[in-house]
Amino acid sequence: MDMGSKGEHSRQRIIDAADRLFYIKGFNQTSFSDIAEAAGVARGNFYYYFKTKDDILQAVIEKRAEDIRRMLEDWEASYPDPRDRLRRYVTILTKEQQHIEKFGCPMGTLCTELAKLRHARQTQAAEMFELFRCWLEKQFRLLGHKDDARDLALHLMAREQGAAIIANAYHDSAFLQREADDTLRWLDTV
Amino acid sequence: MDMGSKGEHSRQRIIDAADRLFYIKGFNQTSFSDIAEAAGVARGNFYYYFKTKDDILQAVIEKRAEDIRRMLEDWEASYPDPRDRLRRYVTILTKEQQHIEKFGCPMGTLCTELAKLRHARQTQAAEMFELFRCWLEKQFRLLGHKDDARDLALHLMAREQGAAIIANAYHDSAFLQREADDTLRWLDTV
DNA sequence: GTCTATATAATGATAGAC
DNA sequence: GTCTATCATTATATAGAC
Repeated sequence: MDMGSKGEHSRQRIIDAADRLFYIKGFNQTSFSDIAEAAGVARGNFYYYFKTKDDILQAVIEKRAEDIRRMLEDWEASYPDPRDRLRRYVTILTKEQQHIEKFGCPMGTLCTELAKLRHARQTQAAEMFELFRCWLEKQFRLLGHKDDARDLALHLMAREQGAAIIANAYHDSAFLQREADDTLRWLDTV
Repeated sequence: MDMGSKGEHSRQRIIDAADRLFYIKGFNQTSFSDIAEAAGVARGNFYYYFKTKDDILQAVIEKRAEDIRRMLEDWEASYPDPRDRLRRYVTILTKEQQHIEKFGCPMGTLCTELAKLRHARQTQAAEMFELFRCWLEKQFRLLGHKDDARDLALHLMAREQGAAIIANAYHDSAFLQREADDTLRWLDTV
C-alpha cells in the first residue's frame, strides 16, 4: 500500500531504464552502471532492488509481457472485427518504423541474444512471442480457421520478424512499409 | 607463395574459430581467449595476426562473404533453371535446420548484434545480405520479372530471416520446415 | 533506502624474451 | 612466428556507513 514511496519509484525507474537500454544496446552490452545512470540511481543502491543481472532481466521480461497483454486487450476493445485486429498487429511495423530500423524488434532481438548466451531466461523471453501467438491464433479462429489457425499465427509473426531483420540490416524503413502493405494484402486473401 | 607455412595456418585457424564462435556465442560474447583456445594459439600470439577485435571481425565477415560467393557460383553451375536456383536458396532452411534452431541465421544475428553495438563494420556485414539480394534478383529477372525483381528478392530474404527468428526463439525446427514448404509454394506462384 | 568505497574477475591490448 | 607476463579498464557484485 506504499506505492507512492520513493522506493517503488526507484525500482520502476530501474526497470524502465533497463527495458529501454536492453532494446537499444542489447542485454549483455548494458552494464549496471548504464542502467543506474539512466535511472538516476547510485550504482551501489542498485543491489537493494536487484541482486543479480538475471533478476533485472526477469523483471524487464515481465514488464514487457505485461505491456503486451495490456496492448492486446486495448486492441480487442478497440476493434470488434477480428480482421481489423490482425491488421492492427501488422501496423506495428508502420508505427514503430523508426525504432525497428535502428534496433530491430524488441522481442526478436532479445530472444536471439539470449539464445546465443544460452541464458536461463530464454524460455521466459519466448513467452512474449506466445502472448502474440495465442492472441493472433484466436483471431484467425474467429475468422473460421480451425486446423491452421496456429500455423497462420506463427507465419504472420515470422513475416513481421523477417521484415524487422532486413529493415534493421539495411536501415531501410521504406522496405518495412512495403512489407507491411504486402502482409495486409496477404491477410485479405486468408 | 608461402601458403603452407605455419603462420598462414595459424591465421586461418583463428579466422575459422572466430567465425564459428561469433555464430554460436555472438561477437561481443566471444573473447580473445575463447578464440585463441579454440584455434590452439597462445593469447599473446594472437596480436601478431590481428591487432584489434575489429580486425578479426572484418576478417570473419570477408571470409563469410567469400563463402557465400563460392556457394552462389556452385548453385548457378548446378542448377540451369533460375527457379531451381531460388528453390535451392529456400532449402537452406532445411539443410541448416539444426544450427538455425540453436543459433539463428549467421548473417541475420550478426547484423542484429552489430546494429545494437553501433559497430563500424555494420555496413560491411549487411553486404553479405547484398550478395544474396543481387543473386536472387538476377534469378527473378531471368524468370521475366523486371520492376519487382528487387522487391521479390528482399521479400524472399525477409521470409527466411523471419522463419529463422521464430524457429530459434521456439527451438522448433518443424516450424522451419513448414515455412520452407510454404515459401516453395509461394515461389511457384511468382 | 541511499550512498561511497571496494573486492574480484574478466576483458581488450602491450612489451619483450626466445 | 611463438610464447609468458603484464597493464589498464571495465564488469559484476559486496560491505558497511549514514
